[in-house]
Amino acid sequence: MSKQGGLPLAEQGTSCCAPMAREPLGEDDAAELSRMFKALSDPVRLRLLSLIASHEGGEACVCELIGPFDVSQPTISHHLKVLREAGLVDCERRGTWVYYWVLPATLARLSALLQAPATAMEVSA
Amino acid sequence: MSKQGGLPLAEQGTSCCAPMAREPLGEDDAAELSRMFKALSDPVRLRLLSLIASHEGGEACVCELIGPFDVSQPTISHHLKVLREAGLVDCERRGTWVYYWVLPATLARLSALLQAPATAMEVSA
DNA sequence: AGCCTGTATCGACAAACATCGATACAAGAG
DNA sequence: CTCTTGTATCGATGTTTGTCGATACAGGCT
Repeated sequence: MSKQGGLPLAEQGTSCCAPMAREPLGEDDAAELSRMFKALSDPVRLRLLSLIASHEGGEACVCELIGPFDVSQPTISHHLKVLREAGLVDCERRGTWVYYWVLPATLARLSALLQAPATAMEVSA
Repeated sequence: MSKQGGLPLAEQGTSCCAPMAREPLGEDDAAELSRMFKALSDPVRLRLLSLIASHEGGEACVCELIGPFDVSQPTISHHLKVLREAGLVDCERRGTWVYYWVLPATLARLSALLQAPATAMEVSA
């Protein structure tokens, strides 16, 4: 688990939380952010993330995350690892089971970045 | 250009604009959204998008989008096509030049999806 | 200790992707 | 019409990615 070392990418998040319509992304920020979006670029991972995020208690056991999919258990495990290394989720072992939860700060950062430039639909004022 | 047919993916956007923490994504929504995030999963495309979004007038000529990168012109053209097919930008030819602009509705949809479940940092009330 | 169940890692393989140079297409200039 | 410049498409190539079965690791039982 990420407890014992190998700080995930997002934890070091330095700058860039403003909408990207404000100013162009630097190369470094773009590289880091693209790794997070890459983690979201697979339908299985997107569903995994939403399953975890919407699960009661804010966390889900891996054993509950395998049934909904048509892919093998190692594949689910791989996808969870990708999400974890992108800083989107974290996990902890409790006895026999491993629980995953969403890291809201990372989601919030990406969400803020995509804030669209104001158009007729947001600011209907 | 996307004017004359082949409706881009995002244009058909049916549902899913609520934060994914609310309820799990369906398979179809996940597939469609993952294609949009895939378009954001490359550092060059992310920088292209931010260059376009932050450009004065809200649009940028392709000729202004090549200089900032170390990759070839065909590669930039390819990335712009990916962004366009994901419904993130659209373009139009005006005389010799082609101009690209961001489609804010698509960005807004992704941004809303990533709205993090409320934590201490957003709702500090 | 030995077993059983839940989860992660490994190694392999096919499909998808980023990139390039060459080339085609579009449109204004001479 | 021909030349030149801006942009897109094509075909090839090396790399990355998603998936699997086999296997290793972790921890609770008996």
